[in-house]
Amino acid sequence: MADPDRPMGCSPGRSPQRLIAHLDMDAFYASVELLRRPELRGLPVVVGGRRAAGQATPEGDWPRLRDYTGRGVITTATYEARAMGVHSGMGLMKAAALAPNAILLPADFDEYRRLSRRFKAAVAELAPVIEDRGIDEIYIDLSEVPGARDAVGFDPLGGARALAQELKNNVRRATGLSCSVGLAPNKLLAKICSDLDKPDGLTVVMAEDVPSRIWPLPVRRINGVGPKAAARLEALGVHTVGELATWPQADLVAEFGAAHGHWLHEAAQGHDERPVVTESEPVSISRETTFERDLHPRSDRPELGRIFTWLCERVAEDLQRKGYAGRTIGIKLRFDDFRTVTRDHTVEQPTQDGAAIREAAGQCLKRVNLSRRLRLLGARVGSLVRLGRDGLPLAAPRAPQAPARPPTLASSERVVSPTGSVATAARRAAVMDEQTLPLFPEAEDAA
DNA sequence: TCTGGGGTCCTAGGACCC
DNA sequence: TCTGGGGTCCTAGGACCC
Repeated sequence: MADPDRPMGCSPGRSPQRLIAHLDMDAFYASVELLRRPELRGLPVVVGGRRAAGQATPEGDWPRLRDYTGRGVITTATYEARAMGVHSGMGLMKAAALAPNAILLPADFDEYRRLSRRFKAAVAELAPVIEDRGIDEIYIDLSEVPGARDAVGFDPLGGARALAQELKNNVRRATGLSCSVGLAPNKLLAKICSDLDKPDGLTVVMAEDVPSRIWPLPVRRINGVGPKAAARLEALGVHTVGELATWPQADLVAEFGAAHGHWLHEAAQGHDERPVVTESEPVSISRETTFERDLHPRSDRPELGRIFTWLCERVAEDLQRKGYAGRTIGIKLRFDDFRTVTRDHTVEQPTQDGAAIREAAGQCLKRVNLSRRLRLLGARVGSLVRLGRDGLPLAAPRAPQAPARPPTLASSERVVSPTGSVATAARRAAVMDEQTLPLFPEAEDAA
């Protein structure tokens, strides 16, 4: 497939050498907290938990990890806390055993988003081709940035490195925060090498450096090789990227299937042609919550019903605020044994209406065996379309398959608005009639 | 005392159409 | 009457990422 963005003058069939940066903010959430609490610098600090206090007592005591009880995981840990074995994703109770005196702060996502916008704007001043990879990291295509292009191929330690250093300086000026940058011919290598010298690192890896710099690393460092794939490779005697690189592609395909096998083979060679994608549309919007204690579908029915309705309304609110509607309404349940099930249901017209979402989600819930306690409940809307000011989809959703039912509704039926449209009221009433035994009937009252 | 919340992408089977 | 292949949509689960 030809790359439409290929610069003029490059021979067809062979991609031009690109210069890609991956920029990763160092311990982002924790670093943001230290910006406004400089007295905590140098101490082990973790961000996480739902009920952490977030401020010192009048006596100047900060909440400690050992005082926390309940569910939750570490979102970020400062490097001082990481030195004690604590890392993100770790359960708070387990972390408390390792670092009881670490200071625990609650997450403040509004503030993180504010600084996220700032650091991205600071990068955009110098290099505008940016791919968003979440709140704390981005890819940057530097290929066309003046001064960088000339550096490709013959002076990676000169112009390109100087430009990356400028990016870091700009980010620090704008936010007071440090970041680590990886510089490479593609996203795969840039991502790996931004992690090689954290924090405040700047690492350059060119194609010819792959054997010496990349092959000694564990396969897990490849973005896309997770715990499962790593374990399977381990079982095959493959621990490092270099060992993976010795495998013939055919053997990897036989072992992992065509798509995954081919990708693993390319990744081990340091090959990656994915472009830096500057714009994308969301595929789904969801809300979920883990309960403080597991709830029983029967004895805790009223509470579950309220939570279920609340989640659907939050999703509807998110859709309305962002200007989307969706046709596929889904639910997610996690049982006390951590087993997760999902159900979804596609409706005829995209909706962003909380009541309509709640109804479809209720239909989904009927198809789940509810004999165990639940620890998590979630609601999701997918197959999104962006809505214009008139409340109609900007790009019409794909027409549903030829209906196997009488065409009772006009094809021009409006999208269900937040207030609910006349056209859908009859259908909604029909759905209600089918609900001989609503699973969480109390929710209807609470709503 | 296990294991958050927000996402994306892939696979695979069945329905349905041409 | 039987056999069939390709394409798309829908659904469920799972791997993975930040």
